[in-house]
Amino acid sequence: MGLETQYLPSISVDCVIFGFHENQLKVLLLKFKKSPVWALAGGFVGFEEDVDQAAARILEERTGLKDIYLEQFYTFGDLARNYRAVDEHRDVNAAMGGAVEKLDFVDQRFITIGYYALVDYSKVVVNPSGVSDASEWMDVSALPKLFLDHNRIVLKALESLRRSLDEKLVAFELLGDTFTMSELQVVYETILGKRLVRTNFQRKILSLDILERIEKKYTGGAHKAPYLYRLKT
Amino acid sequence: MGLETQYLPSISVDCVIFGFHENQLKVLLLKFKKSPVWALAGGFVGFEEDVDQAAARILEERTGLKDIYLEQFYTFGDLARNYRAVDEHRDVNAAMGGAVEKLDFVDQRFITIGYYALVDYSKVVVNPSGVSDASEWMDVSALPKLFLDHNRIVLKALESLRRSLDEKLVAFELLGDTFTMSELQVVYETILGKRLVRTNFQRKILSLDILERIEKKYTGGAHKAPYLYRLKT
DNA sequence: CCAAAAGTGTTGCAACTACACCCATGG
DNA sequence: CCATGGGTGTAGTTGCAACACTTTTGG
Repeated sequence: MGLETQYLPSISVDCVIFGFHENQLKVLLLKFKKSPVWALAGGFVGFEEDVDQAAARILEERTGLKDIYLEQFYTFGDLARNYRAVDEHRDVNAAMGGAVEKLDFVDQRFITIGYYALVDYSKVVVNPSGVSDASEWMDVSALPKLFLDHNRIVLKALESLRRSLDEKLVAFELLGDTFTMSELQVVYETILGKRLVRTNFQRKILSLDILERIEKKYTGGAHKAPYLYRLKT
Repeated sequence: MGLETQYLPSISVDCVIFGFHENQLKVLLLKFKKSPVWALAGGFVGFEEDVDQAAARILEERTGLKDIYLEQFYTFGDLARNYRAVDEHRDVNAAMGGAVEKLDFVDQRFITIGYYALVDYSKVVVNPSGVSDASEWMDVSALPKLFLDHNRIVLKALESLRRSLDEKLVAFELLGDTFTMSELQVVYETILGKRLVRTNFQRKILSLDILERIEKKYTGGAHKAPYLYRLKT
């Protein structure tokens, strides 16, 4: 069965999957089969599927995670953004065609709806799925040239994330169930792109009254162990 | 020639056209032929057309205005939003079918990309075009039940507008070239939904250093005439 | 003891709120 | 004169930034 019988034509969904690891904000990227180009986790919208559902499904297919924080941030509809326009077209088409019968589903102009996801890096077990043969977490500030206009999509996602950082208290989604205060601070600093004063940051976060301090402390290295926090129930 | 040969399938664009008149924030609505239902100015995306271009074209077709402030704010992709799902389906299909040969272009599920436009109410000369036979400015706070999920779309547009009111200094787009300070204040108050203190508002706006006071004063009614302002060049 | 972690106190700045008050002007 | 428009002054508040200082604790 070809893609054109399952999915809406001309519309795709791309997920910018953010994770946090080793004090760096990462994006999960996939590589198409037989192509050197990295791309965002993308997919199509089923005929009987909400767009939000489609985004969640695509995310689950790639990361194995359910119930993830997902937010639609922009829809990219430039005429230029079609698979024919790029050098890699033949590779992509071949990769997708390898998995399905119809070759020309992707051979058209696409409008893509951008979502960003915030995931707990440590919980992700990457599943390359049918159209890609590799996946990798890359530092947001050091991305290679990505497929099509995916670099621009990442930038726009980061902008949206930055704007809603305080408003929606979204940083916690990037951390595990428990975390230290300085881990949280580094997340804020990385997304905002600037240093914050520790004492003021702690005061501000604690004054929100949404965190609970766990009795068990982090048993890392030498010296005093930091406290662990978790979101209040 | 049917719509399906000119436009991308399954995708539409809806414009929430805001105007300001008699101290009220208005939305321009259209009525489909042979139907009692009011709807947003909508249209489709040409095969060789950016989505932004399509939105600008649709806006021009309905208002006759070019170079208008337009901003994409959200894409609505719920499965439920299809023309079949509503009582008015037959009317709409008939209205659209009246203008074109193919009847079943609109007989499918649509994903719509929402834009809002800010226009100078006084400059709009409404052009009902082929699919609608009436148009009307309606007060945002007193809309009837609109076509499909258009009420929700208006609400979401208003939210976005509210958020970017200070950030992007967007209120001026709703006024003519010249305006009084209290007119501007009423625009702010209406969009934000709350009263503002006159003196503080004036100080804030003037301190932005983007307004120029015109020598000619407004020659309206009795008492002292208010000054007119315009955006600095 | 030392170094890292956690927390308190304080000072100053900037922005905003809410008013009181004054000046200008057209009729 | 008075009603409306336009503007200044100021006191209180809040949030934030910067920094000094204390306390806790694991090795």
